[in-house]
Amino acid sequence: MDVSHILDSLNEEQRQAVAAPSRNLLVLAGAGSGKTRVLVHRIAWLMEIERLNPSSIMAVTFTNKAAREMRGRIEKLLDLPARGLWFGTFHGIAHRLLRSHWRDANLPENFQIIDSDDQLRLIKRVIRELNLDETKWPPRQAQSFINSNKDEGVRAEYIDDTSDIYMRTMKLVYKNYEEQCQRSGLVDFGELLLRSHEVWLNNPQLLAHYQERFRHILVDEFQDTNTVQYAWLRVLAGSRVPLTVVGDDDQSIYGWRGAKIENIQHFQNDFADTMQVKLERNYRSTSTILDAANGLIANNSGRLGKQLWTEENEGEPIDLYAAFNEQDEANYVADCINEWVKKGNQRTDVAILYRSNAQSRVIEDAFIRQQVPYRIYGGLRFYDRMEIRNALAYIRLVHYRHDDAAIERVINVPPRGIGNKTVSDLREHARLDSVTLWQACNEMIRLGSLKGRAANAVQKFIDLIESLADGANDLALHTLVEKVINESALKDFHGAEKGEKGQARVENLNELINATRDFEAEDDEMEPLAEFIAQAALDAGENQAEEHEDSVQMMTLHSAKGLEYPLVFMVGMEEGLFPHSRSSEEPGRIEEERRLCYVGITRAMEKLVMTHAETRRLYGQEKFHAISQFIREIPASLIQEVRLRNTVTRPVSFQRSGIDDWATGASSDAAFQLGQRVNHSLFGEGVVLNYEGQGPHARIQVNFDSEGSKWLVLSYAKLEAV
DNA sequence: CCCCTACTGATCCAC
DNA sequence: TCAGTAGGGG
Repeated sequence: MDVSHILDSLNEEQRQAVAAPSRNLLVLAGAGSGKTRVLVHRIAWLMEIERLNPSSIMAVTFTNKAAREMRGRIEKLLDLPARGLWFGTFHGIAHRLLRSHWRDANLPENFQIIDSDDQLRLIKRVIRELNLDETKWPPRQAQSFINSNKDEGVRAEYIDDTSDIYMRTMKLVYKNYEEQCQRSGLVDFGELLLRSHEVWLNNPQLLAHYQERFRHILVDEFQDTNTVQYAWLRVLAGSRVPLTVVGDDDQSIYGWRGAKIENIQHFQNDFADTMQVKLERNYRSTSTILDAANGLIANNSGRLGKQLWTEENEGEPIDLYAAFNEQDEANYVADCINEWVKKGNQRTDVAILYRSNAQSRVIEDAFIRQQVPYRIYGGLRFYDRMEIRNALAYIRLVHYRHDDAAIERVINVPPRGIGNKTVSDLREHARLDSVTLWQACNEMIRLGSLKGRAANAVQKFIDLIESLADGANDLALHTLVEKVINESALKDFHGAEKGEKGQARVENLNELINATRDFEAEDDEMEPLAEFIAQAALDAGENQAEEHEDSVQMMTLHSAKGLEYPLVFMVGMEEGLFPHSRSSEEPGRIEEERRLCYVGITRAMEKLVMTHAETRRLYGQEKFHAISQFIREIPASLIQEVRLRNTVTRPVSFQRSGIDDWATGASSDAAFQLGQRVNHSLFGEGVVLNYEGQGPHARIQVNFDSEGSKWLVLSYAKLEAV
């Protein structure tokens, strides 16, 4: 067997991973070390050398995008369609399983997936039905309670509610929500995983069937798996299906979303006979950038341990710019980019990374002023748009009348005279009779328990849905969707919104019709309509618009994971911003922030620029921020401090110590400490809240007992310590 | 039902 | 500060 096409283009470590014996394998893949390539070649190896049937290989990713990309690359490598391979996200695969075994899963045959928006509506409804005060028990909080418990594999019945009113209430909401979902055949994201896991646990023969079938399972981004996903894999793999997991503990940045870094840390203990391969050679960045990343991440504890290296040369030092404030910071970035473009470079090769979305505004302003074209990653994705979600709700109802989440959404959209009162009557009826809202609509009309106008309106709604559904099976998908959008009057409704908005919404609705026209059904066991609906729920679509102009890419550090850019700016490198103030509580959170910083640094290929602002307006208040501790953790020799006109290189530690002292209020020329009581000849006594600036321009904020808070120029204020 | 005002609260986000 | 939303009045 000729293996050259699989192994030739790989380095020694990659080859080891790809050609490892077919047993448990942990690949620790550093940033830019060719992770996807190893995964793709390993699959090819298993198929061609180990002679595994494609349908006996399962490859799991976290995003649909990653799954699509990998599938494409395999097809390219093998030069044939990867038919039969079980390829997809955890949720997609779980959905597929539940669909095949809906009876074992105790679900209706056409159960529907709800997203977090639908989920929130349902939870709101449950809270209202329980007569709980929504202000005391915010639905969002209940939602995250439910989801994090599902992520941990904990059902309502197992929640310990002894003594605590909070736990008691949350458990009650969780339990009622579960019942509500079960009654209307709705399954949320967490439920997909939890339920399919339970199906295996409860059906040994079914589990055995899959263990028989799968000869190898591969998992990407293993450091991002949560408790249920890990348990799911463990059950499925048992002791007979070998697992290849690929990941990087240093890039685990989703702990807040339930990911457990321990999963990758303990993998070798939990899965017998695991071989480990480290991919440490980096093909992306200069050695300066890698040394910075290595130096930073060395401050974390409990690492599996990796040291990135490259054969590339040093490249340029890392620039550090201390901006006066956030506007100055933004202008500096804009200037740098204009400079970069003037040298003949592309703007698409530049990324601005920030910790939180709110930071983008000031930068956008500067870019607009300086005419730097930019694009923001993230934001509303296609299937998250209101008009699209409304249209989908109608489509869902055409397919499955008992989808309560869909009815809740569109029963009065566009407005048709079914007011709050009527809807709550319907809910009440549904609750008392343990039926779905659709059944409640029909029953209440039949029983005549709705009065004239309301009865009419509800009847019209029922008729509308039925007429949309009439003959739906004979229509091409896009024809049906077009019909739904027109006859539900959604197009007119959204088109009537004022400003550009209406027009944009109509365009999006048309785009939805186009999307269904292009939609290719893949699963022949499923109606195309059902498949389209499931796909829309599980894949929110690309979150970026078309690529027109040559523009700078702006995004959060989180969404930068997996991407690379020749020139990278990391802005807002300040304590409180990054690391974020909310993560200083537990030590584990600060390590995750550090990993996030590591992810940011390793996005840069040629040049990295870090900036911080000495003062920044945050939540309406001008605040002083100390420079981020992460800057200090990068070897000083790699950093070059920059001033706008003249570039000076000087010891970083020197400059920084001054700033650090200033931040804590311990600087020698600042005679006052934060929190100290002072006296002013005019305003009386007060407490020092904040400082800004240095030297003769330094200002001080004092909260006076009688006058409230004021900013004073320190050198004029003549303050006395009390 | 719609618009205006008052109030709240504020990382990161795939499925 | 400002964006998003809940509730009241028209």
